[in-house]
Amino acid sequence: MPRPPADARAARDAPPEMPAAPTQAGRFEQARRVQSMALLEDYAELIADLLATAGEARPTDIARRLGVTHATAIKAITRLKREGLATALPYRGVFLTEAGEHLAARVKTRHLLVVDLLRAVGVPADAAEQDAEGIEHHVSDITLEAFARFLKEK
Amino acid sequence: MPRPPADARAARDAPPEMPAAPTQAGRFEQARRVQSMALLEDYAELIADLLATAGEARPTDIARRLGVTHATAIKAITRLKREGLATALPYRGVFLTEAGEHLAARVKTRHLLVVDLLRAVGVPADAAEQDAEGIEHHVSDITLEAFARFLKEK
DNA sequence: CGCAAAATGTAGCCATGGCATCACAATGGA
DNA sequence: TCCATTGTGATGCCATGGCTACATTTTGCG
Ligand SMILES: [Mn+2]
Ligand SMILES: [Mn+2]
Ligand SMILES: [Mn+2]
Ligand SMILES: [Mn+2]
Repeated sequence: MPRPPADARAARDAPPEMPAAPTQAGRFEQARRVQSMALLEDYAELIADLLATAGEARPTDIARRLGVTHATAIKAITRLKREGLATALPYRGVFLTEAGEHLAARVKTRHLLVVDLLRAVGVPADAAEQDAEGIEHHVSDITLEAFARFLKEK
Repeated sequence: MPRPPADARAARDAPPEMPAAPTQAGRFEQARRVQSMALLEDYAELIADLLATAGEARPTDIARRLGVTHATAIKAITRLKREGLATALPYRGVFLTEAGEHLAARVKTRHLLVVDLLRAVGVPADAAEQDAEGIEHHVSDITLEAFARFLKEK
């Protein structure tokens, strides 16, 4: 029996939790869930920016801004459509649904707040811009509120 | 001609950059590179913890702590070995190489610092622990130094 | 006009990281 | 001792997100 060699076997179990489990496994699971949203968030934010700035969001522009090939961008756009975040008319560019616009707005606000927070604690501008691109996706609403309070009081 | 409808076409090009490009595409590329290390980092950190705490790191324990099946853990361990970060004797547990131990130490320090920083700016303990699990991987050395300075001066 | 260039879309390949399932190994306890 | 239980490992499946290569559509320009 592989039953642990009779040595230090730590505490176990924990009932099946649906929300964000406070256990270590639960934290990893939540981090994986969050990560699976990251790509959609970046696309939504970028598409909203292109629509607001250039009036249109074309696959090629999206791809260039993200540093991927257009084929990769088009596949991601397919996923955005499947998830109800975007629509696209063949050869006519990409648009955001209501849900997509809401997501984009939330993501943009969060992105800016994360950069501001990093700058506020002394992170150089370049590093703040770079790191925020990855960090943002893992900042929960609770944490975001804390960031906002911190910045206001500063 | 798909040449942009004669409308607002923003600035283009940028020579091929190898390090972390300051362009938007460069930031996304760097974020993707960082993300590809995240799994290895979490495994290294966890294995080091199990070795220090229980004296051994078994695939089943690793899997339980990460919230994945043992098959998933074993495949990740295969990648750790391939990357020169771990070794494993069949049915005898997993060990870290020098490189693996160095990575684990760096990752643990960074994890703790990220949690401390979040707490310092007012993030509740639970949210700090949760969000840090994903954020940590995107915190560069530059940013980490800024966090350390901020905490020291506080 | 008509056509070449650019954008778009499609297909197929690969690596990663989940999963379930099955077969084999190890071992503690009856 | 032996065997039921548990750990380990190997496969095979799927989804995601990169890529290249090729086909198709669009449209500005000569
Ligand atoms: Mn991002
Ligand atoms: Mn962003
Ligand atoms: Mn982590
Ligand atoms: Mn960690």
